[in-house]
Amino acid sequence: MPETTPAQPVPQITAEHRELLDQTLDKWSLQVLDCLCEQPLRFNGLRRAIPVITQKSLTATLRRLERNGMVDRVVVSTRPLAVEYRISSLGRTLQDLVDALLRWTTETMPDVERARARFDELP
Amino acid sequence: MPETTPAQPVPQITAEHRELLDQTLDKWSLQVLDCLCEQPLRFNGLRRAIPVITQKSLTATLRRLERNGMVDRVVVSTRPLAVEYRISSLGRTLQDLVDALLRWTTETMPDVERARARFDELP
DNA sequence: CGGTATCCTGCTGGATACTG
DNA sequence: CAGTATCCAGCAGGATACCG
Repeated sequence: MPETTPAQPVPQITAEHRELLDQTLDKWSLQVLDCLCEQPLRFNGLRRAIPVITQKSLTATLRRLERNGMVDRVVVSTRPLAVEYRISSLGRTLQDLVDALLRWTTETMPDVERARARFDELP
Repeated sequence: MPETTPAQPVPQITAEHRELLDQTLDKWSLQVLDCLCEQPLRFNGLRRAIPVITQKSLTATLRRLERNGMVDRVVVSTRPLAVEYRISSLGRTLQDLVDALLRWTTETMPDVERARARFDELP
């Protein structure tokens, strides 16, 4: 069926929802959430788990996730201080989705590579 | 349970998988896929459906999605030409995931807003 | 209609240094 | 240990103009 309906007002993703997705599924957030779903970790524990992330990006990512209620930041006032990050119950609601997403990439990657090869060798 | 295991090599998301997610779930791709899942659309049809997107971004998005095999580009050689974009079978495998993602944002948005309000009014 | 081409800017994210 | 502060480069994406 070709395009018939003219300018049908397609249900827009609102800026708000888009922003939440951006702050949740971006490069670092996804990996941080993935790590924290397995176990609580401290700042440098996370750095070790995701070696390529910079301090600045990790801080920013954790702040955003904390602000959105996805992770809890637990401060233990010892000397020196210990700060533990744990996935929140809200963050847990994402786990299945994230897993499904990662499974999807793994499963479709071969098809994607074939599609790319075909596309790239065109005139 | 506090952090016990030391530097456990957390299963990294590979750069390849990360790239695919970036090229699939980014701002514009998600909306384009969402539109095309409902019906095939032509270039300017898509522009009308997503009025805030620029020509350049739409072109780039469609090229990437096409290259990854997510959408099919069908050229009808009339004068002037018509080019129709349709979701591919590979792209269809994303539909449930995208829907689930959008449902998740809708469902959790209230909690997120409460979390943000709490976070923002801290000392 | 369905795009390229070009220029330009704002913002992300890296490197580096310092602190409670 | 767990960050903050600053500077800076690269590039994604917008505005604009033009083409088959």
